[in-house]
This record gives sequence, structure tokens and C-alpha cells, in this order.
Amino acid sequence: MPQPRKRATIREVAKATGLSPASVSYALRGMQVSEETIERVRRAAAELGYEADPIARALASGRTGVIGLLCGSLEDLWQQALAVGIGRALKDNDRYALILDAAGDPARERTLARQLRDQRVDALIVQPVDPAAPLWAELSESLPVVSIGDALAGARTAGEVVFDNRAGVTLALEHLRDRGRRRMAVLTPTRASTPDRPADVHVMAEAARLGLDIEVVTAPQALTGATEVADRTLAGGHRAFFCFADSIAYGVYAASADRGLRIPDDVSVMGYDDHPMSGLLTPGLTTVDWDIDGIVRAAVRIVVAAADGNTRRRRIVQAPELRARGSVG
Amino acid sequence: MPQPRKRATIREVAKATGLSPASVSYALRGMQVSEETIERVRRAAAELGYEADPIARALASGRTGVIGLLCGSLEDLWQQALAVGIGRALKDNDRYALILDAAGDPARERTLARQLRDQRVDALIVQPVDPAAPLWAELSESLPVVSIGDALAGARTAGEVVFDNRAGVTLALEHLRDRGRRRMAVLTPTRASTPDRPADVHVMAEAARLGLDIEVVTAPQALTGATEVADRTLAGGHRAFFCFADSIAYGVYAASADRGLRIPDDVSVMGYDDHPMSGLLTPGLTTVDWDIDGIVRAAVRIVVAAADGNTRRRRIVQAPELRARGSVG
DNA sequence: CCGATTCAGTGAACCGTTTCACTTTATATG
DNA sequence: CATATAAAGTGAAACGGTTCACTGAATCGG
Repeated sequence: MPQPRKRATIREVAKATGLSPASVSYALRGMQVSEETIERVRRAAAELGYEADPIARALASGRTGVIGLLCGSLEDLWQQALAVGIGRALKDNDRYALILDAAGDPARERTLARQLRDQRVDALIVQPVDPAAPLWAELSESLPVVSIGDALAGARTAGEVVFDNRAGVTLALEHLRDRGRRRMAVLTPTRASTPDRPADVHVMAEAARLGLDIEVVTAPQALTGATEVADRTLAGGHRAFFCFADSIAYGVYAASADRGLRIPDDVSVMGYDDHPMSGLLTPGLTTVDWDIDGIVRAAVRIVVAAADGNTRRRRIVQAPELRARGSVG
Repeated sequence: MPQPRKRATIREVAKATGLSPASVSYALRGMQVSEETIERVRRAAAELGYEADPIARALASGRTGVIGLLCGSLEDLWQQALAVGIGRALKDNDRYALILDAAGDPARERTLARQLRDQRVDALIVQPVDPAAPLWAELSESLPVVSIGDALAGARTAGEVVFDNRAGVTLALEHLRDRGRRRMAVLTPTRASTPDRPADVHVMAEAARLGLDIEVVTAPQALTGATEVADRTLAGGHRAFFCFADSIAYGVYAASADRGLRIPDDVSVMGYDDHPMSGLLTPGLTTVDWDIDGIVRAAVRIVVAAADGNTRRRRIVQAPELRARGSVG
């Protein structure tokens, strides 16, 4: 019901200064016109409380100053931390992030990605659910795309911050083996239509190489869902877990506590993607750490450069680090 | 550099169907025209891969289908959970959320709120940093605003989900007193320019009423920052804490561990705003719980109704519940 | 059979910018 | 001094839809 108070338009500023709308437009962006005129326009604009309408601007220019961030699954605390970090870092670059959540669903990922493009975001950061989707090639044609996590198959992206998941998985599985675990459950995030993610493939390969007996189980990343799955897996007799997200490992903690099982005496848990909370648990969650701040900085640097028209492709490979804290025993 | 592949416009669909652009526009929204025409237009649109440009649509109609969500401080894990929940709930209503983070800064809150209005969001959910800002009255004039947490002073909002902070604070402080703590530090979120939030005011009043000796200290909600402040406060001799956000309480856990102090034997900690992780810690964090799912549902219901033009104001008061888990002793 | 009403559809203005191609005026060059 | 060049500014056409006021035909009641 509320009717928007009429805002000043560029034409009114033009009228007030005796210039054409075109000149005002240029002046406000500090182009084309004399310093003196710029100053005059600025003053008049301030006077009238004029501010350019972002929607009209976007329609006319095709640019918005907004960076899209498409998260694979915001249920994951690590991804939440990443999203918040990126949002703040972008703010420091005088841009802002439009954060969307694919909720682990490739179909939704496609919809949202297109929506973001239609919203004229200047560039897109994506943490792909399905890195092999043809979508990415299509999208990279029309705007700079930066991927985090996995490389986007067949797409000429503007850059990527990839995790050396092969190394990460090896680190994790070797640690478990070194502590004498041979049989274990691998809890991997639920995906609506399970694309064969590179990381998942590595797990199978590495497990085979190390002679481990693994069972792969998918689990949601929200605490209650993860706890439920962990409980079922405990009931199935498993006492060692490699969780492909710290969020899921938290579920193992909860389920173990419910059953009166102690970590690490009765149950071994290994996480992945170090989340700030992981060090606070008792015992601390042993996990694979990726330097989230570094990732944020790298991704933002790349995406801002790309949005500004810089075409040099940057590829950063993030090395994992084992953070042994005592949950494996 | 990438040049957008030309997309079909409404005029091309008009050409293809032999109708006017106006009719196509109506047909695609299922208004004004005959069933048969609607079907014909749908088919042609699908054929051409036509999809309405949201920017152009927003400019012409002033509506976008997007709900803005302005968070007070996304560093707070509880607010993160709330944001994710709202995002998902809105998705289930075929809308989506534009999530922004005021980072505890009233000035930034003002900027972002205006930006959101300029982006033509259909409605706004806000978790105010400064509920007394005149901004809210201004904003409520031009679009439906729903507040979460505190009521917005002097604004005719579309609805609100307020927390009974008076009751929550009383619950927390009485619990601490009942367990024999008289002197304590109150750790409250950092705010750039500290407006006197109702909740903060209650703390002082209630502490006085209960005869407690409190010292108010502001702390960031990010784990490292909170830990630092907690450490300083421990150094200052405090051994009991009422933290105005579970996120901050986590910092007390970390700082206590660093100093070899045990919770609850050496240090008592009380949180606020139950976060899923709080139950996982050892000992579990005693805190005040607000039923986050209920809040999400209520806020989304109100905001969707308001965006759809429903003008009935809804006010929901959320009652707190003490979740005693053992961190107070 | 007539006037009033409804229904399907249309033309053109409009939303508020940006940007292209162009004019006018001033300055530098030879 | 004539001419080339640059600088400052302009008019009008986009951008891609929506919506208002209107037309013409069909339907209705009496």
C-alpha cells in the first residue's frame, strides 16, 4: 500500500543546473565534462537529494556493481563462514555481494545462476554443486565466473581457487590409517542428483590404494540431519568416520554422545574443511584445514579484477593442512 | 570482455505470435487475455527461449519479487542460522532473499537499507542494529518492513517478531544468581556507535533489581575477536559471564581453555540466543533459547503476506526458554 | 433490435538511466 | 591566419518491459 515518495530524477538535476541529462550523467561519474561542471552538478544533486536509480542504471548500462555469490550449500557452517567473509571483503572493495544458496541441488544451482546473470551481476563467484554442468561454459560466455573448490569443466572461467582435494583426502585417510583404522564410514554431503564430484572420486581411489574398507553414506549438513545419519551409521557398527564437511562431523559428536560413546576412545572422527568451532569441541575435531581467509582474499581479488575488466586468468591451488586435535585417537 | 548472447525480447515473441507486446506481457502473467492466447504465447516464448528480463520488469513495474534481508551482524552464528533459514523458507514460497550484512554498524545499516529500497525489493526483513533510527519510519512509508528482535521505534511496520528480551534477560540473570554468582561480566556485541538497545537497557535494570555487580564489556562476535576480549576479561578477574550472544560465549570457552580454566568449575558462562552448536560443547552452553524455526516461519509468513499486499499488521512476541546445560555450574 | 456491458487486444507513453554520434567552441600547430 | 585537434556539451535513441486509455467485436437484457 505504501506509496514511494517521489525521488529526484536525473532530469530534475539537469533542469536545476541548466545542463542536459547526458551531461549530468557524465558529470556524476566524473567523465567527459569540466571539473567545474562536475562540482556544480554534485552540489545540485546533493541539494535535491538525488541518487541514481540502480535499476534504471542497470537496464541502460548492463552493469550493477554487484557480485553474485552462489553457494553450494549454506547449511554447511564452513560455507557460511566463507560467504560472510566474502561479503565483508567485497564491502571493503565498495561492492556488494548478492548471496544465494543452491541448497545442494544442481537444478536449483542452474536456476539461480541464470537468475544472477539476468540480474546483471558484474561477476559471479560460485562454489559449484555440479562442477561439470554445461551451464558454466554458457555462463562464462556472458560474464566473468570465478569458482571456488572445484574447477569448472570446460568453461573459460575468469579464475579459480581450487582445493587440492586429492592431497586433502590423502592426508585425511592416511591419518586414519596411521592411527590403525581400516574400516570406516565416509559421510559425504547429500546432493540432490549426485554428480561425481572429483573429491568424491578421490576418496574411492585413495581408499583402494591404502587398502581401506570404506562405506560411503550421504548426510545432510544441518546438525539434526547429520546427527540422524550418524546415529544410523553407528547402529550399523561403524566406529570410524571420515566426514566430508566439519558440519557433518558435528553430527557424529552429537550421535556418539547420545549413545554414550566417547570420542576418541570408542569412536574416531575426522572432519574436512576446518570450521572455527571445530577447535572448541572436546576433544577438538581433527580435520583438514584450507585457510579460509586466504581463500576469501584470493577469490575476492580475482573477482574484483575480473569485474573491472581485467582478463588475465588466475588459478590458485590451495594446499591442505592436517589439523590434528584428538578426535581420531 | 565476454559479450552476452542476445536474448529474445518481448517484441520478438509478439512478432512470432502476431500479437502486440502489451498482449504478450499480459499473457505471460495470465491476465487480460484468453486462455487460448495465453497458451499460444507460452509456447512461442518457450520456443524462443524467452524469459522476461527482471531488471526491465523492475524498472517498469517497480516490483521485483525479491525480499530483502538485512542482518544486524552476520558474524553471529545465530544470525547466520536465521539468515539461512529465512532464505530457504522464502525459496519454498517461490521468492528469494537478498541477504545483506550491516556488520553491527548503524551507518552501514542505513546505507544498505536504502540500497535495498532502491533495488525495489518488495519487502524488507530487518534485524535492526539501531531500532530507534528515524530511517525505519521513512522506509516503512515506501515498502513493507518486518522487524525481528526489537520493535522499530515510531515506524508503521508491516509486522514484527519481537523477542521478549526483558524476560530473557531476567531468566539468564536469575539463573546466574540462583547458582550463587553475584559479580559478573556482561559481554555484549560490539556496535559501531552504541545505540541504547532495549535489551542492553534491560540488563542494567535487571542487574540492579537482583543486586548483581556487573561490568559491561563489548565484544565482537567472530570467534577470534570474542576470545581476545574474553581473555582480557578473565585477566581482569572475572569468573562469571553473561554473553549476549552464544557466539561470544564460544570465545569464553576458548579463552578459558587457553588459560587452563575449567567450565563450570572455575568459570561460569551463560549464553543468549541458542545456536545448534551450543549443545555440542563440553559442557553444553547454558543459554536462552528463542525457537529459531518458529521465528523463521513467522517472519516469512508475515513478510510474504505483506509483499502480496496484505496490510494486516502482525505482531508476534517470542517467549524465551532457559536451556540449562551445565556451563554455569 | 437497441443500448449497455463485457471481453480480447492494441498503441503509445513511460520507468530513469546510459551512450552514440554529433555540434560548437576553444586551443594548438605549422 | 588557416586548419587540425581536442574539449565540453547535447539530442535522441536505446535498454526491455508494464500499464493506461482506448477500440472493436461479441454478448446480454429487455
